[in-house]
Amino acid sequence: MLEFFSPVIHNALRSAAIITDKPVNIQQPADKKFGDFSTNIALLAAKECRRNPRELAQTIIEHLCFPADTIAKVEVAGAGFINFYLTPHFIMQSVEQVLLEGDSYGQGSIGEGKSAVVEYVSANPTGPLTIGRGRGGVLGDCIANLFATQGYAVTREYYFNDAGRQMQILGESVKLRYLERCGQAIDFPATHYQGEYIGDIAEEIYRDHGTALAENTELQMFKKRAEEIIFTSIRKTLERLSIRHDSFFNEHTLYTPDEGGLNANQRVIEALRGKEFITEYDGATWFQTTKLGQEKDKVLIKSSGEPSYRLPDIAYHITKFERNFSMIVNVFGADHIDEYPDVLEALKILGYDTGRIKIAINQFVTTTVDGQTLKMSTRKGNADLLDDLIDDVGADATRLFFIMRGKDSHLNFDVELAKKQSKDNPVFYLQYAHARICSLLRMAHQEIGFDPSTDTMIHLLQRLNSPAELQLGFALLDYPDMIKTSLRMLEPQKMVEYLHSLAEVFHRFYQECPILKAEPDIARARLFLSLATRQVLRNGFRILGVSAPESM
RNA sequence: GCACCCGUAGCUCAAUUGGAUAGAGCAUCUGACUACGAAUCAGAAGGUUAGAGGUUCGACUCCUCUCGGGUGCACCA
Repeated sequence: MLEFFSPVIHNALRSAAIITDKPVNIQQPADKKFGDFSTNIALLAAKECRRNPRELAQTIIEHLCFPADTIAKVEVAGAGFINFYLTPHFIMQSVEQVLLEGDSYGQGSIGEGKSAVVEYVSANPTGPLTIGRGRGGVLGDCIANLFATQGYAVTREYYFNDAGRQMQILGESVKLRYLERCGQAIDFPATHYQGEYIGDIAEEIYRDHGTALAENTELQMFKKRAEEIIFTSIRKTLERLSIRHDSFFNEHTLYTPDEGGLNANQRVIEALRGKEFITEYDGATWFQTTKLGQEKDKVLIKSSGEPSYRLPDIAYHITKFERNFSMIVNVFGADHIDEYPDVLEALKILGYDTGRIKIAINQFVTTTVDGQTLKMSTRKGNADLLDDLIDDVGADATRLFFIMRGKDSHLNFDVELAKKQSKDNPVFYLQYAHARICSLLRMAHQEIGFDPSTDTMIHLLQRLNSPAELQLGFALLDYPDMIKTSLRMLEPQKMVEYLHSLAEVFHRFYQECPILKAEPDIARARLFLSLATRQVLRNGFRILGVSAPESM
């Protein structure tokens, strides 16, 4: 709607000789009696114009010039708001637009010619995915979908490390279980991976090789096999939630030297040294964050000679700049909250435009079963598995529940609720609206021969003007704005809220307006309105990755 | 001790990022099926936005402090 109002208002400001650098905001008043849309430009500009806001608003109104039959009324209200009321014609024309654009309704072009990399999940292959990871995965997937709607070329990336100490321990854990399976007495350390899946992997190896590997002192084989099996299972779990990646970036590549004999990590050190942010003491190499006002320097290379995790992280982000992404989005859990400021600082020092980086951090998940809240814990491998949750409540509910709260809020996943088949369960409420429309259209085809694929009389929509119909039409018109808001905030939850209210408005319309029993033209008009609603529900569901059932 | 997130109706959460009378859903109460799906809808009730100051035309939102809950603070990732 900003595209519609902004030029008109700017023209009015110009012709009224009002000069301001304040942005023109278009907002939807909470209360409909303040109009369909409003702007606070007069309030913002009043001070620098040294004029009374209401009087300024009045002046602006006198210079407004809208296209014919779009705005029914404009008025000054409150302290100096300008409120706009749309005509029914405008609203119903927007509904026609929904039908004309179909699957592409809601798409925008601000990302045309730009690219975005969205990094999410990024779990190392040391064990099956936990519920907490699931939230970040779904969040990242939805954010990637949102970028795609605006024309961005999106790369969905998974960053992982299959070297390092954790993987070493994983290999040892598997080997020990294998030896145990071979009948040897073993001592399984508490520091090793306790989960049952370790035994399962050992069992698989035993099945293939019997006791032949018992004398083998090499860990490599166990590690490799464990990694393959675990990675396959991770991808299978993600696939169940329709989460797919285009690119798997192995941290390993940052350790291979280029023609100059240096690897990516070393190049970071040298570049930072050039900026005088590197120092050496206690046998280690440090990033001098004290120069940036922090309490302590941060280790980049440990005294053992190995890089700490921070260094490859910086090097990895540089590859994102080198790969020329116009937008760099990182999705991760609250446990990484201390990690990214240092990375950003380093990138800034090295001259990269960190404004292109956006961070989405999601808070943790607790599940409640029978009113009891259980805290998620990765430790014991006793529960908390994403797969178990999907088994329990299904993929649609899993996805929707993960994103139906703001990402900054701790998520309370009510397992009982997610399984419920009634209005209480937001998943069913949304999907029911869709199924109901499908059923209605089936019925319409049968009883009055309505066929949207051949019926071109969508201008009949202009016959509709009852409050329930206009309210529904207005909700449909709002959809493209909702996508933009959701994207700007990196918050798919906005979409969930929107779709919920759309379903609600549709049910009200359905309740109040007879469709098949109305006179023929009105019946068709209402069917078109229902069809448009179904289209928007579908488009929204696609972004959220939730299925749109024809019947339930 | 330091940093980040959160504190809003009995419960789970919103509030278009500084806008107008703080809104939904559960739960509670009252109504609507000889009906295109009642898996739904209409209505009632429910609040000192944790607390105290401050910034301004205007604060749930921004600043300071206090109190409570969560998370992270290694030469682990």
